[in-house]
Amino acid sequence: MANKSVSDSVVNERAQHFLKALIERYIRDGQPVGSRTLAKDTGLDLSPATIRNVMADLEDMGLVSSPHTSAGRIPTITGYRMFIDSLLTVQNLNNQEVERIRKELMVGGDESGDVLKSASKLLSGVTHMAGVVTLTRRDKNNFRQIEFLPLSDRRVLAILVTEDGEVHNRILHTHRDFTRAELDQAANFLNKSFAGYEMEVVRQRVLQQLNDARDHFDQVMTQALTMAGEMVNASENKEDCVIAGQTNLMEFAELSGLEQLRKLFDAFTEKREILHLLDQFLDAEGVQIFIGEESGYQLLNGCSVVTAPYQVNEEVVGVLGVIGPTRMNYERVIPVVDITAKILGAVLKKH
Amino acid sequence: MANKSVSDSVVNERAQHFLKALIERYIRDGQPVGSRTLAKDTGLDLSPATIRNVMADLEDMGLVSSPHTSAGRIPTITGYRMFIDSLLTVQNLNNQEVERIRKELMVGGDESGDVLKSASKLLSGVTHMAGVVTLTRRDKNNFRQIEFLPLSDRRVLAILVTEDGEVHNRILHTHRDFTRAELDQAANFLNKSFAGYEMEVVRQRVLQQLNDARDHFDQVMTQALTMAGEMVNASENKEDCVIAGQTNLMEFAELSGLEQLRKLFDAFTEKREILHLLDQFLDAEGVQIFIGEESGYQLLNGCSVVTAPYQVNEEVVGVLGVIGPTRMNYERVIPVVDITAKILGAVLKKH
DNA sequence: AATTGGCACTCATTTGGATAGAGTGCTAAC
DNA sequence: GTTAGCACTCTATCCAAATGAGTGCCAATT
Repeated sequence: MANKSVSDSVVNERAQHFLKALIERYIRDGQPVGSRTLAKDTGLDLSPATIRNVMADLEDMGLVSSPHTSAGRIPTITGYRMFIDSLLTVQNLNNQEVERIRKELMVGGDESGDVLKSASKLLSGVTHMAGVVTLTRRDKNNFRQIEFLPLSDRRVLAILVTEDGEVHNRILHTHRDFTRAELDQAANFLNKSFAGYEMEVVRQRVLQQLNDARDHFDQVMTQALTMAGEMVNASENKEDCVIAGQTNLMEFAELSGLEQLRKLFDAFTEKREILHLLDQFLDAEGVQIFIGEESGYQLLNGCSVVTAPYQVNEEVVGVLGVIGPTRMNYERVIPVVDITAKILGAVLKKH
Repeated sequence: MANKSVSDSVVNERAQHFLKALIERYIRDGQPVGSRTLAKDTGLDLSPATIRNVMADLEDMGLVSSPHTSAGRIPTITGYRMFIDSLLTVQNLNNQEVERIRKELMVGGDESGDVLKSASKLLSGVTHMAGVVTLTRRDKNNFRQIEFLPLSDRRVLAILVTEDGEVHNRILHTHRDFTRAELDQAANFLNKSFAGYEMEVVRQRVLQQLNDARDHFDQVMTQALTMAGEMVNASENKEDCVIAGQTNLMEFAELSGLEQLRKLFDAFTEKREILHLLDQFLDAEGVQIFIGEESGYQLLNGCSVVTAPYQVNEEVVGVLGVIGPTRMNYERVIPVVDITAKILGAVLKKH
């Protein structure tokens, strides 16, 4: 019994070795790989017939499959999964490449948006796939200052500045015109009362004051509070998501089902879905790989997503990664995503 | 002599009639149209042989060409040109359709950006091609107000509001920290001095004051002026360009040269080139049609662009249109673009 | 017991006609 | 000026045969 199990595990080890070789080959050439090819590929000196036996086993285990009787084998999703989880040998990037990434991210300029753009361009450029970077608005984005400017026709321009220097603006409709003085007064009140508070706190206080004092409170103030409330609400669910290099995906034959490609592109311009997808990996540690089919996401059939969260000051603020065909060169893409996440965090740290 | 010339012109008129029928047919079916088909298509009761003679003439004139000996004829670029310039019979939209467009543009919300987005979505939706709307920043965008907020590390957030309620903000680097009071003082000065002036005037005055008084002028003020100058510069060359429905273009077989499609999509995400292209039509009156090849623009081979400038308060503020395959239904697209331009102008008028 | 060579078999891809069909150009007749 | 007829040209389609890559299985070998 013990013997059997040992023998089994030995077989499995070799089988895994073959699986690895097969997938690596398939990733390189994109074509079903047969026993003869595989025999040459692995270092071991075995005949095609032997390989065939092993491949039959792998097929039984559901790790590979053949498109038709007389073609080679291609990895299945579960095959990829095993490959990714335990067979992969990631090549570390050499210093030169790391430096190149660092340099490209440095140039971005001060605007944090620019850096994200650089990052996604970088990812897409290096991997020849689509690069994507998200920045999740952290909720600790505190209230700093608000200004109101009268426009014509009972409209007021409200400008809200948060502690970290982001500016939101919005046009508000009021039911009468306000003078400059009235608006300044309202703004002053809000600024004095709430400067430095968390957005959520501001929102709640505003609502509360609205309820407490609806009747006798100064009319301007009421309006102002409503405005501020609206503003804060609006500035809440805003997340950045910048994508680059979508068109790289057109090169890949396996995604060339036109309908497929189209849906993918629509999702890219819509962004919402992509954002939602990547947000799942916010809490994950390090590089995560996600094979499209695994989640029944029709959209991502034939695709894989390689992501890593990145953090500034110990805190995760976003996730970045690449989207490409499942048949991608993970051994190279993984370290690229990994390093980029680390460097992006570092670059953002010095604001 | 006179007889000959009259006879010639008669022939030409009929030839044009055939050209029109041929192009309309080709636009419908996308396939070379032969003499037999064309004979049935035109009202006139002529035999295919006659049609063949005329088609041979058309080919001599360079208006049509045949892909190979035994295929029908397809229009050449110059053929399209003649069709568009003088043969086209545009169908006016019925009231119902006009209403639909108006309604869809109304819902957009107040933000002018939203309306542009609706417009381009509308265009792409109705025509099943790519819709694009540009908004050229009109230079009469007057200075209204500026605010400075101190950030950490010698950085200052400047917020510039223009008369029509647009908000620009930017982080400026200074060579020392400023207090809140200093910044307020500077802002007050600028606001008093320049409120209501044209941006360009502001810019020049600022530069002038900088030169006049570089030595003895209050340090804060100098900084402030520089800031304002930078800001104004920055807010200048900003143009909006919103594109929708790019992926519609994937449907068209004639554009399906992957390389072609890819370049097109890259141009769409880059936007710069598209913007430049459309700006050419700012001064044109009414609907303009542009056939890709005509300008040697490799990018637009096989494409046509149908555009119209739109105006609010008698002044042209942008251009909108659709991009699609040269083989598109001009007779329908033209009125759609035309009406949309008019309605968009009207909708924007009431801010 | 694992490995191997041999062999029959399967199936996708390629190849090379042969054929049908669409359409033209030309000529002669109306 | 128009038309019918005819020869000719090309493309697209279909089919059959050949090719070749690869498998599965069995019997022989180590």
